[in-house]
Amino acid sequence: MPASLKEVAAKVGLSDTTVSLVLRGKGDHRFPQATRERVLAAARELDYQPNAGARYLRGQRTNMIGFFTSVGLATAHDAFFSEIVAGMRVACSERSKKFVLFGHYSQERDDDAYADIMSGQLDGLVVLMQPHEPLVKRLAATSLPVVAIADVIPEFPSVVADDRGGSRMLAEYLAQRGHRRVLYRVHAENETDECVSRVRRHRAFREEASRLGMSVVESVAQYPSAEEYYIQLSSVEAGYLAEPDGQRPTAAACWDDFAARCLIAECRKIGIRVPEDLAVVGFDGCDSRIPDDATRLTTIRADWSNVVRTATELLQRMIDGNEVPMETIVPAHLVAGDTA
Amino acid sequence: MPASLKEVAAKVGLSDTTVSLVLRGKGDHRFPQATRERVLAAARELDYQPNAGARYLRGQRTNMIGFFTSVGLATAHDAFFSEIVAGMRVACSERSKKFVLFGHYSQERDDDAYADIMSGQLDGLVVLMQPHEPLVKRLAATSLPVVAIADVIPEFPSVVADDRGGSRMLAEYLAQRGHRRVLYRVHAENETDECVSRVRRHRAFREEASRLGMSVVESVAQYPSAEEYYIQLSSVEAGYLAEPDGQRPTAAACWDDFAARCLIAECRKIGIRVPEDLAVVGFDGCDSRIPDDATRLTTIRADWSNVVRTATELLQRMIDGNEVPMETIVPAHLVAGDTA
DNA sequence: GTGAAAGCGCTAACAG
DNA sequence: CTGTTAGCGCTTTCAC
Repeated sequence: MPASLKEVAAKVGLSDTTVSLVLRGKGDHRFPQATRERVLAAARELDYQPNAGARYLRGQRTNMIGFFTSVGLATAHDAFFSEIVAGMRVACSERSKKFVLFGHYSQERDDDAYADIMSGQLDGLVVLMQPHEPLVKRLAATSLPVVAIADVIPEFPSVVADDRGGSRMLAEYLAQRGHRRVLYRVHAENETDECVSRVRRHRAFREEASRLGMSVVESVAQYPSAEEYYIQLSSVEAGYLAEPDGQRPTAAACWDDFAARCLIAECRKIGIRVPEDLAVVGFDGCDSRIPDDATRLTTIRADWSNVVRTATELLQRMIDGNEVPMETIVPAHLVAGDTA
Repeated sequence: MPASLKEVAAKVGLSDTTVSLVLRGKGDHRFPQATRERVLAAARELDYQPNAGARYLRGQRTNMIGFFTSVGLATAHDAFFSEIVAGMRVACSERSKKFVLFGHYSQERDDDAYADIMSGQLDGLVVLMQPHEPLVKRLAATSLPVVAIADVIPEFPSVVADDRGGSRMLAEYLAQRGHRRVLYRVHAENETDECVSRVRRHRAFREEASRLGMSVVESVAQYPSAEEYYIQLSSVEAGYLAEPDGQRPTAAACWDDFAARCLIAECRKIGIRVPEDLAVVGFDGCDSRIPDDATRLTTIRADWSNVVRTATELLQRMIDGNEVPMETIVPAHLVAGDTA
């Protein structure tokens, strides 16, 4: 157990008040140089570190920011998760906040998650959740400042990547390169909520593609299990790709990079050349740093570290009692690779 | 601000003591069913959540575990970091601990890191650091339970992957496949401390290779900058690879997977086929899940999630005041891929 | 069966 | 310039 304020005070023969004031630089003008130095010296000698718990009890600020996500751990390996967490860490560090990482509670244990989050230790929370999760309502009923990222949650100010703009860029890119029939690979979970990032990507792509005179067929990217971290080719997709020239899609857009990567691998297996036979584009840009002979994916780079930095900034403003916009869209840009 | 114990007590017209006892299930035999139910109901209604700070102040347990690493953020993208963090998260969750993620302090700001860590909130800390960093001594002078991972730190109980065993397996694997001359790609930072994982890998490989009659030449994998996340071919390496058959190394072992991936990419660029002209092996196994047409690297899979789980377990034992072994080695195994 | 009182380490209001 | 007092929310000892 580290030294307490009282011990430091005892050592220099002053009261806790004085020591507290001096140590926080609050009494810089009230106390003589000599006193301040004695206090500082004693604190250093005893390796005094203020007890954050006690300080909070008094002051109502913990300087802790939390991040909660309900997404499973299967995806914890991927670059997206890594970018988000690393970004949060940096953003917190820049603001001298401690960073508490929540998550990995099974669905039934919403209570545990809620209890952990609410046990009075956080100044604010950044969440990555689906808008319909029950926990959302519970958190919203609270006075805890919360900011959502990646998917919009109507209850909270949300910071998202430019999903619609990105999709439009992709559609335009493909149209410009002469594609007329394109396959769109959607996420396995059906979802119709415009809040959700993948829905925005999907709809915006479909609309822009139509506008540009491309026809769009759709398929579902089915994640088989948490262990087998890979998406097979569906029979629907196999069907489309087996159609004769003139009917076969010449391009495929995928809701995220991972689905795109898997599609490319599956194509190669069955002798479909990418991009010659099928152009493939993704969405994310997270894995652009994979350092090897892998094909460079044509994709939208969403700047996740910027998303979390912005989210943290908004959170701070909320903590300070200020108004913030309910939806903030962080620009994304197209990265032309080898696959389309 | 959530409801306090006192408010719950006021609501049911009982004392805080009673409420506290009931809510923690401590008075299950002393209080009648009716009382307990009234308390529970009131707590639920007010959405009472115990204040962890206050509880700690009294009880000296925060149920928070920290993770600190001093490694830069350039590598934050990589699978290693991601596995460690996700593993810590799961391990903490399993033990109902909160997980605080430290790191990203510039070297000069050791004080900030130390202050953050020591502000009296952690039950224990897992660190990923180099043994000679100044912060090590400061933490060691403390009564805070600390466990090191990946690299051994003599001051703390350490949990590491089987670096030596892994390297021996790789040497044996290459020898069995007929290689006689092999290049070992070491990490840029020179280091001689046997505590350090990459030193163990290097030495064990060199020794086992010699024992098996292979000759070993060495080169340095120079990371050019934090931004350019890639390792070029050095002139030394280019020289080795340009030597005539019979002198040229036929295999390259790299201190980690990343260095191996980059080497492979560089080889392809200059027309050296992998594995035909040069067999390449790595060490880590973190990126085995990259889902695309990328070459599957032959490497040692170090089970990092197991490492962190073990570390967390030891930490708990230390927190509970028990003795723990100073060095724990978690088994690793060879994964045969396409590159050797 | 239940409650009063003390104290964890800190800060803020108010005296001197 | 410095100290006293009170209290943040909780648990624990002891008394009723």
